[in-house]
Amino acid sequence: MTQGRPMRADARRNYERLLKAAAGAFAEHGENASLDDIAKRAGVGSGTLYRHFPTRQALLEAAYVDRIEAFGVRADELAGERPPGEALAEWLYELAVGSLQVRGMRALLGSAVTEHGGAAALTACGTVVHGAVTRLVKAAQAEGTLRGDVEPIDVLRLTHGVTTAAELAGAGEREIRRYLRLLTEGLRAG
Amino acid sequence: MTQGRPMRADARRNYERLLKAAAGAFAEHGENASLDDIAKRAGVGSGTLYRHFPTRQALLEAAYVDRIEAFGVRADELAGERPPGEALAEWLYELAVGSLQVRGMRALLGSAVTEHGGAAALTACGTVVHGAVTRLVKAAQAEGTLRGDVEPIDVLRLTHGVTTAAELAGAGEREIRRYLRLLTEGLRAG
DNA sequence: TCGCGAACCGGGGACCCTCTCCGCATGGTA
DNA sequence: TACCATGCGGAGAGGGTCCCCGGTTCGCGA
Repeated sequence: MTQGRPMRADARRNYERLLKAAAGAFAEHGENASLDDIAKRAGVGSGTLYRHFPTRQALLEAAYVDRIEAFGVRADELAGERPPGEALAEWLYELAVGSLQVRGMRALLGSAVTEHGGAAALTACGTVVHGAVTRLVKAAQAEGTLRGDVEPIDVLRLTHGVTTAAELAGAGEREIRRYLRLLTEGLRAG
Repeated sequence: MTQGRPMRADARRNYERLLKAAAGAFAEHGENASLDDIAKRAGVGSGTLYRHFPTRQALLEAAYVDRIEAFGVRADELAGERPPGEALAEWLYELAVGSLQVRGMRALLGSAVTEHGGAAALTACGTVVHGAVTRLVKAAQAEGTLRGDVEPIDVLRLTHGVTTAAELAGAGEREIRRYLRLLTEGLRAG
């Protein structure tokens, strides 16, 4: 990716500052925090912000990349200590809770599982999350606790959808858990 | 509601024009169509628009109220010609497809099932849809095809969530059908 | 250590959107 | 016909996004 040349020292400094400012602003005002404001907080001009991060998405992703990677790690942790079906369920739950608690992250995850006109233009964060869910899903399917006719990305999208539903309900973690259980067990009686 | 006095002739004319212009603009540009542009299309000043419709939501709702009411009617039609479980499933499917095809309607339905700080500040459209789904859900539960521990609004929210998921998938009607089936049957194997 | 070109910075400005305000035009009534 | 409450319209304030370009700074090579 960013080979070419190893970024000039001032450029890197500003980059770091922007990330820190962005994380603060997004946490405080949600995904629609003012970008100009973020630039001001970081003590740089708005031009500098837009050079480093061409779109809001790009900045959002860069600001949360460490959290996203933590989810990747967490997936393997869970896979090591629980049976596959449970590991998947718990991971999805934690992902959903995280999506709601950390403002702006839900939008990020949403964009990570979006079909961009067919081209698999997966963002970096999309790659991590998609990798993690794929491992968990395959294991659960091999174990026989998860139906075989779903793709990992389906599971991710449906979880995102359920999170949306929970948010509409003015959600707490209890609502998320309930909706995820409904998704797992199905709405049908019996 | 709007008793007080029977709206002056010019006011009513502008109101109608705004509705027509709004329907066109929302269909064309999605729920974020420019309000100023809508006012221009309608040949009125922006002040007039904001007087009749204080918020974007209000305009969106007014523009789609007839479609929403059609869903209410459709619910009773389906209830008359199919067993309750099927009627509910088909209605949800049509609702989801409508949400995707008519741009802006998904946002509207979302807001219709949102918990507004506990106060049941249901919009007019929310009332219609909520009434329809309640009738269908109760019938299906009485029949025994729908699990008893879900509220009608849960079904609505989850459908909205699934629609969101389908949209992320670059959805067609096939994807919606698939995701709704997954929701009905559950992700668990068996 | 020094000089130089490339890389980067900053903030002003163009453009778009929302929403309000108030002088003015107009419809409905006596 | 004449009056005045009611509704109209569009300019403007405020806030946001994003680009552009003159000026500055870095760090490589000598």
